[in-house]
Amino acid sequence: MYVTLPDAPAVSTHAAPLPGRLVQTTTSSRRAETALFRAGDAATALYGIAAGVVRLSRVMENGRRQIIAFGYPGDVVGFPVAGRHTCDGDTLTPVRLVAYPARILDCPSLDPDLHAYLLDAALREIGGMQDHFLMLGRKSATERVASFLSVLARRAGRQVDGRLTLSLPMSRTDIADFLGLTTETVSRVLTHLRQCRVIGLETVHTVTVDSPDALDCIAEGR
Amino acid sequence: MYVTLPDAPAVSTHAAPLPGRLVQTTTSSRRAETALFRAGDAATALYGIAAGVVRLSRVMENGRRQIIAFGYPGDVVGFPVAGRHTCDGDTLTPVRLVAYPARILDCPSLDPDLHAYLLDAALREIGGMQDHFLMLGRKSATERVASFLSVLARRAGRQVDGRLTLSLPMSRTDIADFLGLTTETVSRVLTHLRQCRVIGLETVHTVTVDSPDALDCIAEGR
DNA sequence: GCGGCGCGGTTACACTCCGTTACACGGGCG
DNA sequence: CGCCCGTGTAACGGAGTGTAACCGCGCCGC
Repeated sequence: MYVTLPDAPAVSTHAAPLPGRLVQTTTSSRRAETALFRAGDAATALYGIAAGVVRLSRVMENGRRQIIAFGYPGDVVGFPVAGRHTCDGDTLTPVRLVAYPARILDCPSLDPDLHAYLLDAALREIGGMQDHFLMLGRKSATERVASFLSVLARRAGRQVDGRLTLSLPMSRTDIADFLGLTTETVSRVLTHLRQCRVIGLETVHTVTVDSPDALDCIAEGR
Repeated sequence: MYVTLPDAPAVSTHAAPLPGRLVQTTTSSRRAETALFRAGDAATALYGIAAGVVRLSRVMENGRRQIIAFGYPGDVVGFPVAGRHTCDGDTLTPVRLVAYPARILDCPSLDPDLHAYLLDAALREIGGMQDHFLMLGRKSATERVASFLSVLARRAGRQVDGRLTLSLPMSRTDIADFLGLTTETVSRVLTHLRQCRVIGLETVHTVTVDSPDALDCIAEGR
């Protein structure tokens, strides 16, 4: 079985969209990965992310894996279909989550505002997935990596020493499985972007975006 | 501008999930394609499909196109984000639609049951898109075409003369843009599947599934 | 504290699958 | 009747993969 969140109550179960209660999934820096739910599980709750990063993924019988999305603060993850989770959810960093009981989905009268909030979150999820479709279906390896970095920069970029800096809590394998590539290709493209002075690789998990405009151009295939 | 549905009132605007009012988009057999909405449009309504097939697609600035989904009866299409459509919607066949005013999304109190129904439809959409992700990211050309036919067979297959028969209202280009392939590859794979006696090609737009089990095996990469 | 080990990441190279290009065919509409 | 669009077939080339070797870093045991 997978680890439940320690320090009960693990997750705040509350109606207000945000904020929730602090949940420290793992204090150790290494392997902060913790399972939130598995595909096929009966869904008891869905989770608003207040802090941290969550990975949503699916695996085929033959082991091939596709990462559906990386959940960042403001996202809601764990939407069930017919009461069951359709993908795996794992934390990549320590997180703060707000758990919404799944039954709210069926009973809007319990909390109409929350219901509308969740619907809105679902619609935003659908919109984001559509971009991901274009990426997987119609973009080259370089364009995919550039798109990934560009979106992440907008979403979670920070100015450090006057440079747009990006933390990549996920492994190269995670990135590859998100983009429909292999780790080797991800590596190659990253080094290529570095050689072109578009990005800088501070550490394995830290990237600086030195030329955001160029990155966007590459991402859009221009 | 794109064609609005003829024979006003074009679409039934009603609360009840289904059924709606008959809408004949085009009577001529050729080019039954009619635009429902375009990406970026302010969303006035979303549409439940009672009959017919709707194509949802997005195009990049450089012209590359990705088909997000084919909407079949029971689906709801046109979910907006921030009040705007995020993809193009076109009918591929004459359709019967139920139009739900977009403002219902923001005001659950107007019709709580409908609100819950739309949320549920959105969740099913998310679930379906996840399968599509696996297809685009992690399946070979053959597996993609097989998956496509397998899903369609389950969804819209009919028994004709004791054979599982499938109508393909979309063009080869549409299929290619849905699967992230080219028309040539789609053609190649279809003829290959025919040579393997897995499917039969009655007409260009009619396929028989002669060996459903084999099709599923190919689709799952086994 | 130090050295060995193992894992994740990077690099190099040959191959393969699929996109590109080109052409042939057929049916519908003008 | 001829044009044109959609489709099918074939040959070729290239982007990305698979395989394998190498590297660097953190962890563990000694």
